[in-house]
Amino acid sequence: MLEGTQLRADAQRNRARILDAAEAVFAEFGTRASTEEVARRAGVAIGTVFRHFPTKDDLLAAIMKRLLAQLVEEAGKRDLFAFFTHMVAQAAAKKTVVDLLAGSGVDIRLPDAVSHLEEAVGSLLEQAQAAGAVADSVRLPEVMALLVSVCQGALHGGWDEQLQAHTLAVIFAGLKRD
Amino acid sequence: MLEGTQLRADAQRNRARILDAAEAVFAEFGTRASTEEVARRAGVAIGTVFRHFPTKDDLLAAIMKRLLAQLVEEAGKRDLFAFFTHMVAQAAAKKTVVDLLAGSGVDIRLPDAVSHLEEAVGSLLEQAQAAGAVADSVRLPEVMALLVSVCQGALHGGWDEQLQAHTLAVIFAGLKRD
Amino acid sequence: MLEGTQLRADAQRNRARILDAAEAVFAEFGTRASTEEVARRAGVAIGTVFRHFPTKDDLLAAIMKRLLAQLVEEAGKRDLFAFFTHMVAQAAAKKTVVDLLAGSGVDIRLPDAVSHLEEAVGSLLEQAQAAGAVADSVRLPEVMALLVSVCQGALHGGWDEQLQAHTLAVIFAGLKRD
Amino acid sequence: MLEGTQLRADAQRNRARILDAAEAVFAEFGTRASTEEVARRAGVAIGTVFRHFPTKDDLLAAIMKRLLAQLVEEAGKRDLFAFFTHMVAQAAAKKTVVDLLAGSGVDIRLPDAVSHLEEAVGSLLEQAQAAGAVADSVRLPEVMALLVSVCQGALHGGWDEQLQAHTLAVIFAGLKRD
DNA sequence: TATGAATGAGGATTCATTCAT
DNA sequence: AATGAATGAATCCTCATTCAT
Repeated sequence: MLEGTQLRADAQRNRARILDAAEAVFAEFGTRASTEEVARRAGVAIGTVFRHFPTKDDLLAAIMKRLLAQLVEEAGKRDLFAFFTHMVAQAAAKKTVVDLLAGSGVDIRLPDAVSHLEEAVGSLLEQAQAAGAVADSVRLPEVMALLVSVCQGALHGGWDEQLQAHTLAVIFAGLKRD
Repeated sequence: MLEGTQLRADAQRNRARILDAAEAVFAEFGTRASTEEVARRAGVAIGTVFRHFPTKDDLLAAIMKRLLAQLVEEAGKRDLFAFFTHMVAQAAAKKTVVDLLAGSGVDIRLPDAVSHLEEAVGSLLEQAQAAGAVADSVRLPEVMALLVSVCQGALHGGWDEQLQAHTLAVIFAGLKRD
Repeated sequence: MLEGTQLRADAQRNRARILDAAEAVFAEFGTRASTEEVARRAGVAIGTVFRHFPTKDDLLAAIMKRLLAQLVEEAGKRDLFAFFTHMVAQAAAKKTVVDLLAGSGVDIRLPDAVSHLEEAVGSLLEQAQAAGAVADSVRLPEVMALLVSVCQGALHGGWDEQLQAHTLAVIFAGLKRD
Repeated sequence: MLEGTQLRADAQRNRARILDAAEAVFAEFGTRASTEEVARRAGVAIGTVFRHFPTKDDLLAAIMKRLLAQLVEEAGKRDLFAFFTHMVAQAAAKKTVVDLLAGSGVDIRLPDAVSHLEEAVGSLLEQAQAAGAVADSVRLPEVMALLVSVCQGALHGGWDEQLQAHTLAVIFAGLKRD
């Protein structure tokens, strides 16, 4: 039993290292980066990666899930505008989520994790509307759409701080009254 | 000379068929789709694709250039808001441009074609501001950023007509006064 | 008839241009250079090259034949030692012959042209032996073998003038008495 | 650790089989032979060849290095004349080295391995000169040049034993006094 | 469970050769 | 006879995935 527990702990540690490595590698090189590169960065053998994540898509889904959970957590600490700003600022660091949220290429479905994020953003939206900071006519779907859009834009466009501020200013103004 | 023209016409037709096929294939499967698939769809042998476009990137650049030219032309027929709406509506059809405009993955530089589009959008912005339809504080860079962002969002998010309308409504409101 | 003659003259001119181009191209890039490159250098279309020389090997054989004929002619103007020196000095310029004489890669048989060269060298050998400049025990096959060997060496080794002189000095000494 | 060694042993065996196959294939068909053919002959999948030798040039370089090492070893067991004779006799078997030593086509640099061979031949030359078997005026560069030349000649010319003997006789005579 | 070697399908690209004009 | 576009087999190389150890 001790040995089993030991192994399980090792396995858990490996799983985490692989996820960390994958997040870094895919953020740096995109999802086209090879699984070997992830293994290399994680310091494990390629077989270990595939033991934990039977396919590359499984690995991507796992990253996605973890990142979404982080986002949900971060959403809890901010108001809608701050969360928007935060996500855009983090876009590059979270490249993989943004890409996958956006649906590009790989076919990954994480309805639960995504709906958690939607719920979190939904709460922020309600709060903002209750406070009169966002027009009542604004609905969650378009907020999500704007969030994802602007993250993608920021991510791929390589915006500087000023451009980011000006772009968000337009969106924020639009949210306040439309 | 007639004969020469004839031959050239055949080649032109093939070039166009390849571009059409590539546009469709890359729109459907992303830029990772194989050149073989493009050849298959165009009904030509793989060598023919490479005769016209020596590398896959050349093919992508050619699609891009053609689509950008179309966009510039279409920009000439609309006001800023209509052009925004039009681009978003066309996003899926123009997937490849949007992706490449966004800079994802492949390394393609078309400064001229892109700056033509920027100029066209710049004109629309000036007109809109002259007409008082857009706040004077809004500058071209953020308009481009919003345009690309929202196209990407629409493209990858698979928005329906309503979502598209609502999302644009927020942006348009933001452009009017911020 | 005039027209036929005209055409034939054109064709002859093209044939010569192709041979010249091929000689230059293959000398510069080796026999792996593409037939298109030859056509380009000759200023004709690829089809014209294949009309004159149905396969690439035919083209190589033709070059070979022409170069061998030149060598035979040059042999007539020199004694054995001078011819040796001349061939070695020309090795780079005649890369293709040397390569093909040596049999590398492509499968080309030109028994006639080669035997003409052998005959010419045979004459030089006889003269040299008659003059007492070469030992009587030396036979033609080894002279040819040495000639080809040393040309290949010079060609691929990129010998400078000094190395060339020293290397030939050893061979010449060996020919004088063995 | 035992298990690790075992696996490594398997890989080593495959590496050796690939090198053997490559040596045979390139000797038979020249360096233009395909990597697939090497894989076939080695009885491994193509990916295995590329896992061991990331590019075809790496494979050629590896063969080269191994053959040069063998030659250096063999040089240690003979005098200059015997080594010359041995190399020429082995030329066909060592086709690839000879070709690559000669610099034909592929761009491979093995300065170390080549200079080891030069050193070995240099030693043989010194011994031969000390014993009065070779004229003092002869220097290493021309000996190397002659060696490579005559190997190429033998290799590509398909010399029989007699021709080989006669040709070497001329060179040996030239080395003795010039 | 971890390792990492092996697999082999797939992808970009080249080039000798054919053929419609 | 010349043109040059089209063909498609062949080549090098990559990478997700499997499996023996």
